[in-house]
Amino acid sequence: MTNGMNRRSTNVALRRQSVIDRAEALIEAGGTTDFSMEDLARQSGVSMQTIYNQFGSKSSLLFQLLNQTVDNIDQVRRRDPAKDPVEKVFHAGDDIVATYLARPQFYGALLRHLFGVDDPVNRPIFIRKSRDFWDQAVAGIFTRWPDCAVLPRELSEDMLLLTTGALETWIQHDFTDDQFCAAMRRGTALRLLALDLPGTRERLVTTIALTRAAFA
Amino acid sequence: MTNGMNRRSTNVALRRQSVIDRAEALIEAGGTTDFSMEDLARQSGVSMQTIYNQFGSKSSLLFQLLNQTVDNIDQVRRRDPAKDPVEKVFHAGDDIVATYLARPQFYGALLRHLFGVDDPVNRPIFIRKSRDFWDQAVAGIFTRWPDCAVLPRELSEDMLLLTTGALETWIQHDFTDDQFCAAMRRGTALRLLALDLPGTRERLVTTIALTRAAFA
DNA sequence: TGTATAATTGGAGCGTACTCTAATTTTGCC
DNA sequence: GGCAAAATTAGAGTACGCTCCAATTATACA
Repeated sequence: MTNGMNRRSTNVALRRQSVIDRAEALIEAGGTTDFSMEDLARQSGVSMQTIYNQFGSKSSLLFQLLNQTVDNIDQVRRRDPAKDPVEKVFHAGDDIVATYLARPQFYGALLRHLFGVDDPVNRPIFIRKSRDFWDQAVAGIFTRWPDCAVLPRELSEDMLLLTTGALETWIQHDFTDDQFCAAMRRGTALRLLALDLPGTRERLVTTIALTRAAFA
Repeated sequence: MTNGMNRRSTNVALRRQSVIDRAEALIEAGGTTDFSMEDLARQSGVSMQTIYNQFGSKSSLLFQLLNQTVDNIDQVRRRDPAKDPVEKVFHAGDDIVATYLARPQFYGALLRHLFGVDDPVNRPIFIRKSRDFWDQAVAGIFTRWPDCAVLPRELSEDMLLLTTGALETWIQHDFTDDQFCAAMRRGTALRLLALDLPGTRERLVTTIALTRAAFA
């Protein structure tokens, strides 16, 4: 019909969305991905086989959820009004943290799953998006200070490692929300300190000092 | 009897070790932790119940394997003859990487499993050991340069984040072995650069440059 | 040696993810 | 309307982690 979809594929899409919505609600409610597929099927109003026909596996279904929501961070990023490149890097990290902290139950459970699964199809998508995100976030630094001893890609890669480590630590409850945020800011400051950018040192040291409260 | 153990607890320990050894072999052989507990019991020559009596759960058993590893790295560390505190930090990272790369199938499978498990009992043990490891590894830096703008614990925590991120990236096959090693060295160099230690800058920049080959 | 206790055992059973198959319904098209 | 294809369904079945329980064995100690 409209949107190039006939009635059949429209119904398929409706059922699919119904499953996704219910799965999201179940994760949010339980703070875990340990819901049973039978429950999900019953609450979605479809049979279990339909879910498996559409998604292939529980793991794959959960990845769909993640991919559907991860793009939100990037959309927020594009609206960042900050002019200062150093500020931009901090904002990027803050945006990531804020996104996850807004729905800790949901993202915690999902990411705990993502980190534990060896998925050669879905995980690379997530990684590529994250890499692009940081490439863009640090680009301004090297426009302003082209003579850095460090390459853009090196800083970007290292920021990705920081994000991965902090996220993993947070979802495993080894960081409080505050510590998650502070660890990202401190890590960002440490990396920028390494670049020895003129006129930034004092400010970065202050930023690090400000993170100490979260770990007291 | 000897070692403060009577015959009963000696036999218990023997059975326990037998289970651990077989589990290790099963993971190494299959490159996954998806072995069945029934198989493990049969091959270990004990009943499934005995395994559960001793370890509580499959997840807990796997953590035992991992914690054994951290202790081993620590023992290697204590034999490090390096005098230079900067060198010591690099060595610490190298030791971690070398340990995991020596048995990629085994550690890959083990860590992939454990990064996805929410275990409030066993995981904190692993984290505490890792934290202690890095506390010790960076301590020399602050003995030599007491006036750092960064606290020992902050550097230590950030090194732990780097390790976690790089490890997670490696076990998900997003790093080759070389990239894993290079990412650790580069990350270490970046963090030490941030400290602005007298007489180290040029050497650290060189170290970073040397890691570029792995990402070419 | 006898007995209490600790450790182990086998077996039945639960809930789960996931698969297979055959029947049934829904839809597209003539 | 009628028919073929697509999608969905119910139901049985597999393998797994894990638990419970009663019976049995091994050990420590008197």
